[in-house]
Amino acid sequence: MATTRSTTRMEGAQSTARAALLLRTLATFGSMGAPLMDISRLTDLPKATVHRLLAAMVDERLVERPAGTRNYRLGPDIFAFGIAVRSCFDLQPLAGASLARLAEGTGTAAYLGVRSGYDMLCLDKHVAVADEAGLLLEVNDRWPLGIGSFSLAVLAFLPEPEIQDVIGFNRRRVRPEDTLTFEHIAESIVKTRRNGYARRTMRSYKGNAGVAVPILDERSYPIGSLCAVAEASRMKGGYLQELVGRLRHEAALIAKLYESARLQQQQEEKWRVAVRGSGSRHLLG
Amino acid sequence: MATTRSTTRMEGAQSTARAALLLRTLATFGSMGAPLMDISRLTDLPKATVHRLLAAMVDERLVERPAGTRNYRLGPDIFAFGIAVRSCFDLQPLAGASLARLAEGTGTAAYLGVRSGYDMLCLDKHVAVADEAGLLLEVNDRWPLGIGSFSLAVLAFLPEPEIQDVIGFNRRRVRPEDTLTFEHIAESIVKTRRNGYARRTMRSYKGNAGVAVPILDERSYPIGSLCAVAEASRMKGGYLQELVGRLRHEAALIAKLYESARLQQQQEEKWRVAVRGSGSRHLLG
DNA sequence: GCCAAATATTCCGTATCATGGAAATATTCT
DNA sequence: AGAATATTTCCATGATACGGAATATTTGGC
Repeated sequence: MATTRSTTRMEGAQSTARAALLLRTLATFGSMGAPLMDISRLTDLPKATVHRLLAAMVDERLVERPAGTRNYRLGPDIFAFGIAVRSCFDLQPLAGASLARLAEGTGTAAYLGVRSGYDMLCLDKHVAVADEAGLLLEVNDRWPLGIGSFSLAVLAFLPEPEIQDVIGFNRRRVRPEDTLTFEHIAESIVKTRRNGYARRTMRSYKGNAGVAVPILDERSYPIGSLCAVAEASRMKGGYLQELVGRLRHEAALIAKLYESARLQQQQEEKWRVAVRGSGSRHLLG
Repeated sequence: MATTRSTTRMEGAQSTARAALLLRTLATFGSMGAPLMDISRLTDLPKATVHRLLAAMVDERLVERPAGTRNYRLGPDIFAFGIAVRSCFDLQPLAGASLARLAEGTGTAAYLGVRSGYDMLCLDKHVAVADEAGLLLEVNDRWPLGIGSFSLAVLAFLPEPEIQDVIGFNRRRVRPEDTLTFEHIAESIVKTRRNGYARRTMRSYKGNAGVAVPILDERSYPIGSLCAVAEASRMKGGYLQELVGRLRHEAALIAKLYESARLQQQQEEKWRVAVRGSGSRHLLG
């Protein structure tokens, strides 16, 4: 067992798939990390296997054990690798203007979120509402995909098998009182897909409501979402339509910027690099 | 052959070590990525093996193939994972004040760099010199470890086996005209270690010179460096001492901030997470 | 401070899974 | 168009990951 490898396929790469599963799981615990046991349970992999793999990854600095704990968390090299390609993936610098336009133009709080493994991560916000106290979402908050309109806008537009993977993982992860969210998740997803936007009342928080649209890359894969939060009472009719329209507009704009950031860049390296044994064609830059 | 696995050990984890080696290699090519062949040559792994591993990693979204190319580069999930732990690894927000103090206080250009695999990456700068034209280093520049004082300050303080790994990798990577840098690398390292700072004239650039000190974590592992650049003619005697003193001071300060950022954080998750099957102790937050 | 429960780590015989040489395609260069 | 180079597929082989069970360590209750 543990045969159900919740991740895609396994042609010639069981251990790679498992390593990736572990990384994804660790990402879920952010800077806190998690003990072996939890990881083992969450991934359905035997303790011994998890231990062996994580130990190897610690050697490679892909994973580290925070001092004073016996936890595991993503390590320095993972962060360093991320930095190496941030110019093609970081939405934050591309979305600043959009957030400001959105919030100021509609009197809402506007948020930028990106997918991070099984979670949605809030990267940036621009607040233009009277009562900040009722706002739940903060920069750097991490939410399981499936909880909140913010993350629903991403979840609903993932490919079906990936949705199942995410739901399967998160349903085991959240507290009992939140599992009920997953009872109706299927219909929420259908509805979100049909509407093209996600809408849900922020649970139990001063009657605010949020609308969110996905940011889709060139292959229609959802990489993040834009969300606007306002008083639930206002969130209907023409105002709602207006909001959704603007969200879509800005999301498309961000997507366009993103796309061009990802094109083969004339990477201006000052120290040109060559790979021994090949011709001059390999002189980069 | 290919037995020389340039990475650490291999107890029960050959494929993990190889996967990590591939990630490190890809990081080296940044957002441009690299074709299979170069990766194969650089890592000394057979084409077929590299292909199989990379294909698996593409499935896991750890690696992607930029549209219109047949290259491989680090993928979206690597970036997402990095974000998940940026609060414990990102030096940039911790170093801003130091850079400003350094540059303004000494009339230099001050730089913050972090190690990213086999490279040094410039994360931030603060310029307080008259003639900006002579400055070579830019934010987001990527330099092979071993070239430039900036990166020497990190390289020299790595553990010996890792130094060998890095040098072995980079010596094959750089262009012929730069390999001579590696002829004398051993003595440069010794000298840097003895002095506690790295000093080299920026090659052929308007007579500027740089001094750099490492930023060491709690285990004396070099995670980045602080560098100050000024006219080569000034870079001696009392002024040099003054510079080095300030660099050290700020580096220690940043290290302290870094250390506290990495302590087990009371991660304030709004959506508490539980792992099924374990007691209440596992309710995080 | 001691004991019991929970968790982490090590061991090691087994068979599964990664391996990589060689052949078949696809692409690029002239 | 043909040659040269790079990428992808195939598959027989054995090296490598596997994971159950034993051992060691930590934690928490009292």
